Amino acid sequence: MSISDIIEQYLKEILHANEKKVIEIKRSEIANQFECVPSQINYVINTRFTFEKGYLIESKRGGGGYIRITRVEYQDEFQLIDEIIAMINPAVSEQGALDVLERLREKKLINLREEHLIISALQREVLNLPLPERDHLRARILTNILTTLKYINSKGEERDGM
Amino acid sequence: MSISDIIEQYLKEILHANEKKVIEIKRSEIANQFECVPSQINYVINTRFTFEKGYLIESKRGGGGYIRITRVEYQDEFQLIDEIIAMINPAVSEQGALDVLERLREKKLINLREEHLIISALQREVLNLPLPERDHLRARILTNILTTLKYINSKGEERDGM
DNA sequence: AAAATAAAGTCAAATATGGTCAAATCATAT
DNA sequence: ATATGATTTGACCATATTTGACTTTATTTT
Repeated sequence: MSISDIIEQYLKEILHANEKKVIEIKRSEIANQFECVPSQINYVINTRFTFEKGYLIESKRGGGGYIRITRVEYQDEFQLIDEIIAMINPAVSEQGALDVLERLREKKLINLREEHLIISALQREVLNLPLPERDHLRARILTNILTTLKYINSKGEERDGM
Repeated sequence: MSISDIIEQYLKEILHANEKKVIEIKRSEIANQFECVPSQINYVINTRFTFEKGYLIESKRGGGGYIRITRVEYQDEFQLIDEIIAMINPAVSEQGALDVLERLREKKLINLREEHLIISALQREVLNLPLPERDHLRARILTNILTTLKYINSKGEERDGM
């Protein structure tokens, strides 16, 4: 068993223990505790606590910094979102984006209000770049929004009566 | 949690408590109270009580000096949004946008989920243009979103339990 | 009016975190 | 034995916070 395995175990233990869905660690502390270099913690996190494996990572640098690991459950909707992301990249027209959003709403992944807000970020006149850069930019923005959608859902954040 | 966070909390508590829209502090006193150097108070104010977040800072040096923090209020949501639109144009940094969104959420014009979604459309790496065009683009997108927000609100559309 | 005193402001250095990336090493499968 | 992938390590980077020396301004004292 490698150190990475041991650190993984340790983190999962405290994470899965007593209903806790989230832990906050200090990278340097853990590194110290297991007598390894700090970047090893990143390695463990990058290989064992990925989103696909059901974990959400957030962090902050500087004084009072931390790494937060949140346990999340996989949702069927992820697959749909991933498919859409694949579909719209590397470029998508405004109409294409509109279609996608309509579909997401049918599937109840977003509500009408959110659909309006998202569209506002994707319109031709707003992005205002020559083609084909504009369609690339739109794809990047929408991809980022969709990715966030996955994460938000995972965090079990307020769904606002949807 | 860093000292800066604690001082921020403390100030917001007394500021938001009992309808007060304004507080006056003595920098050296607060510094004393939290056992930090006086300039740390400036740091807290500069990073946590920005104009974009809806705070107004005034101060006076010398004997009887003070720092006054005012929570800026608007009569209605339209005015607030218009004010923000004016503020962020023709360009806004990512931090400026974050501050503005935090404020909109405090004012319950958007919820946390919407805040995340909107941020996804404004991030540096996503917009991916050289400055200053990037900040211009961000301002255009956010302006369009805010305009939509005004419209949605006035339509009395589903607010999703907000 | 000048000097002393009492604030607050600025700015850069020091410190405290975490992130990235690639080279070195180790383990495993063929 | 060698190729391949996983792990370990460290140099360098990015960011947030803390600290303090120096500056500016207002008031009070002489």
